[in-house]
Formats: sequence, C-alpha cells, structure tokens
Amino acid sequence: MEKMSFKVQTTPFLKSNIDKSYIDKSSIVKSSISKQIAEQLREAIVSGGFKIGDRLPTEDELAQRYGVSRPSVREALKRLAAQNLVRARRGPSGGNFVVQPSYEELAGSLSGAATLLVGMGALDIVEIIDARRILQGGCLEHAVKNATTAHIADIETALERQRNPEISDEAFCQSDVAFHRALVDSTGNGMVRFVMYTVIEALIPVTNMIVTVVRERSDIISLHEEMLQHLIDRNSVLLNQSMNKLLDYLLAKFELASQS
Amino acid sequence: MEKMSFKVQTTPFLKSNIDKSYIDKSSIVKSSISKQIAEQLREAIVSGGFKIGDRLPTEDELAQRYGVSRPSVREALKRLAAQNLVRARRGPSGGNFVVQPSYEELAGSLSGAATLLVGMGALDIVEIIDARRILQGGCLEHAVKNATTAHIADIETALERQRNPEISDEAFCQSDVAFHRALVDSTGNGMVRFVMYTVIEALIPVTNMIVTVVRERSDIISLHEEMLQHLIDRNSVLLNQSMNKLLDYLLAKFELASQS
DNA sequence: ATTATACTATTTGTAAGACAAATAGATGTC
DNA sequence: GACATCTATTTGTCTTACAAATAGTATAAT
Repeated sequence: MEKMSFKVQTTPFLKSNIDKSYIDKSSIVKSSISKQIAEQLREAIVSGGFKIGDRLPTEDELAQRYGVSRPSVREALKRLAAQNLVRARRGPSGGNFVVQPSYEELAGSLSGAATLLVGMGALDIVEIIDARRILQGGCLEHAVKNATTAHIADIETALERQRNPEISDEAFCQSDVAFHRALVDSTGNGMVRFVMYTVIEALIPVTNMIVTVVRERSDIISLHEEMLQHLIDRNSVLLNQSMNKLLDYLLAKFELASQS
Repeated sequence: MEKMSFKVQTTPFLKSNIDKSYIDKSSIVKSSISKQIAEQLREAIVSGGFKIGDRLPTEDELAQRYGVSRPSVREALKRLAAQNLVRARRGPSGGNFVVQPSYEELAGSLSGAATLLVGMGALDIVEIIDARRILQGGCLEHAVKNATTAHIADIETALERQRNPEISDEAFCQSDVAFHRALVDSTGNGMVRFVMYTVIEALIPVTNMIVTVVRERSDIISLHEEMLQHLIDRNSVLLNQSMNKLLDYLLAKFELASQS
C-alpha cells in the first residue's frame, strides 16, 4: 500500500524513505498532521469514498497508510467523531464506522454552537426571538400547505404531553421542543427542518426560564392549542399571528425576569 | 491537586463467574475518557469558567489533574478544536486557548454538515433551493428595513468584483457567496445571519455548477444588480420577486444540467 | 446433538516516555 | 544599544506496551 503524501515540513521520518521533493516552501502548510488526516478522511467520506455504515481501515492500517503514528490517526478520528461523522466500536468486527448524521444530532451540535454564541455575548436572546419571528413567516405558510395528518398527529401528541400537569419542568420543555419541531417538520422540507431546529433549540433557555422561574405553563399551552387549530384550519395568517403572540409572550416574560 | 472522579469501570469486572445479566447497557457509561474530558472542558468554557482568549492549563497539567494520560487529554482537545472552541499555539506562552467562534467558522461547519447531508442523499438541491425560497421572505423584508449604507456598500463591492470578467470561476463563486452574505448581514440580526449563512453555503455547489458547466455569469449578475437596486429603493416586494427569479433560474439550470 | 462455557484473535482505549519543533524571554557578544 | 545565541516551556509526533470489549471458534457438559 502506497503512503500518501503529506504537506508537512517536519522531518522526523528518519526511518522512512519518503520523497520530500514535493515540499514547496512557498506553500508550506503548518496545520497539524491530525488535522490534515481528518480533512482527507472527511473529504473521502463526503465525496462518497466511504458510504454510511462503512468501516474505515483500522487505526493501525490508517497509521501505516498515512505514514504516521496511531495517536495522530486517533486525534484525527476524534475530530471526525466530534463532528458526528464516525463512531468507534471495539472488538473484532469493530472499527471506526461512518454514521448516518441525523437532523437531531446535527441540530444539536448547531444549537451547541448557538448557545456558545449566546454564552459569549455574541448573540442575545432578544435577537434569537426576533430571528424566529423573521424566519417563521414562510415556514408557517408552507406548513399550512404541506402538513399531513401524520404531522398534525405528531403535534397533537406533543401538546397532549404538555397538558399533563404532572410532568416535570424538564419534560415540559422537551415537549415544547417536540411541539415546535413537529411544526417545522410539517413543512416537509429537510433543509428548513435542519435550520429551524437550530433556532428552536436556541430558544430552549427562554422556555426553561419561564417554566421554572415564572412557573406559567397554561399560557404557553393555550397558545399552542390555538396554533394547532389554525394549522388544522389551514389558516396561515392566524397561525402566524398566534405564533407572534407566543413570541411576544416569551419576550415579555424574559425581559421581566432579566430585570429582577 | 486532587484527581477528579471519572465514570469509568476500570478493572473490577474481570473474572467472569459474575452474573452479567444485571448489566444495563443503557445506564453504563461507556463514553470514552477523552469524550468525558471534552464534555467537561466544553462545559467549563460555555459556563464561563474560561473566557475567550484564556489559556487552558497545559496538557501535562490537565493530564495530571484529570488523572489520565496526555494522549487522552489531547484527543479531548482535538474534539474541542474540531468544534472551533480552542486553538493551540506552541512554545512558551503557548498552550490551548479558548477562541472566539466567528459566524463564518460556525456557518462553515454548519454548511459542512449540510453538504454532508446532501452528499449522503438526505437532502437534495431542490430542497435547499426551496428552503431558501421559504426562508427569504422575512429576511428580505427585514433587510429592506434595516440595511445601512455600509451594508449596501458591502453588497456593491461584492457585485463589483463579480462584474470583472477576468476573475476565475472560484473567485466568482466566492463573490457570489459574499453578495448573499452581505445581503443577509443587512438584516442586522446575528441569529438570522448564522442560520442563513448555512443555507447560502449549501447552495454553493449549484452556483459552482452553473458557472463552470453552463458558463453563464451575466444572468446571475444582472439579477444581482436588480436585487441591489430594489434594496436601495427599499422595495421588499420587488426584491423578493427578483430573488425568486434568481432561484427559478438556478433551479432551471440545475435541472437542465442534471438531466444530461 | 445441543447448549453452555471458555478461549482466542482482533480492534479500539489508555498509558508512559521520549524526542522534535516552535517560540518567547533571557543572556551574552560585538 | 543592537544583534545573535542560548534556554526553557509547551505543543506536536512517535514508539511501545498493555487493558478492555467482543465476535467467532473450539471445547466440554448435559
């Protein structure tokens, strides 16, 4: 098996007779080997060289093939794992496998990024609520057109769960997320789902705060019920209005709570 | 410094006269040490334990503090690096630093995820174009309201660059991205930027295909000019129409090219 | 013959130690 | 004082070794 060429200017490959003539000082890349390997593997995966469920070569084999050490390969694999691209299993018939990235996981990492931005002050809650307002118009319009009975049933399920006063605050927030997810699911557009999941998850802290601090579930529930009814009626204008009422409510409660 | 406790089952379960039926796969923490450390560090960062620009303890110190080996710490750090949370510098006064995540980088990783979904068939181009159509309405409306002269100047700059027939196909696509980014920038909403950057980047392959295969730049440019003018006129209806014309154009050319 | 058990081989997970490379700061020379 | 050199620190990489999980296989017991 041929070793692949690497753009490294480090020269500890004493024992290996690698042709270093390709090293071009003008195009020296300082990025670490693990990063380069991660890039190459990622490229191989997204370009279809490895399909979903495929097993990558073993770490030893990769190390050998790339002419690097196993720790370096592992660092690369961990980078990919952090992106939910691969997952490792031990044992024979184990290895590093290309995994099917799910909307949920991807949106999860996105929302992680979003909460990061919030936590670091680059984004604030008001902005997120506003973004939801800006983006929802087309979504809801589309949802009204495309929602199937299955979609509506999903929304009803989520709503039913949050009507139960016994459930915990965490469970209520979960069902709130489920409600809004189901709502954007009913657009039937995967990209919209992908993107809106992010916005929805970025709003979790607000809902969380309202439920735990303000201790007010009924207003949220009744607005949700209102929205569901408008969706069933296929009335996008009223649906949009109800959603805006919900956002107004969230915003008001949030500002109230952040003053104190 | 005391070692932190870890949920690892090290040696105890060795010899196997033990009844393993009690083992509940779901409750046992099987996550690797590097993953746990990555989680802890991430938590420490987002919760404000480390601020932007702060230097984490050295890898040796982290290894000591967590009671693990340096490779394990490094795998954890590479996970964080893959999320653009930390960056390493060598030398004295070097170390692993918490970095300010930029919209560009985050959107870059998002679009990476999106291209992944496209590459694996979970999303198709038509869907992305449609998503753009669904989401743009509110954006453009908001952009018309909030665009400053500086924003408009940015858009003009991008447009000017792509008018130059000398530039390469890659440069043209770059300026196309810059154009659309500048357009959503003019909404003035960070979350909208964050989210729309993703959609924009997911559309790069289409633009790329049109420019390199269909070899048609003038139509795109003139539609861009039209949009800019409508933005200057603060006419969101016409702006939306022009954008839809552009999307129609992209869709038509894409379907034409994918037939052949 | 079938079932349960133990073994073996394979692959990832973790550890420890060593050296290379980069780089900021201190030191010394002119 | 300016410049070169040395030194110490920290990440980057390699090497080797062993632990842990697990699928497959062989073996023993019923």
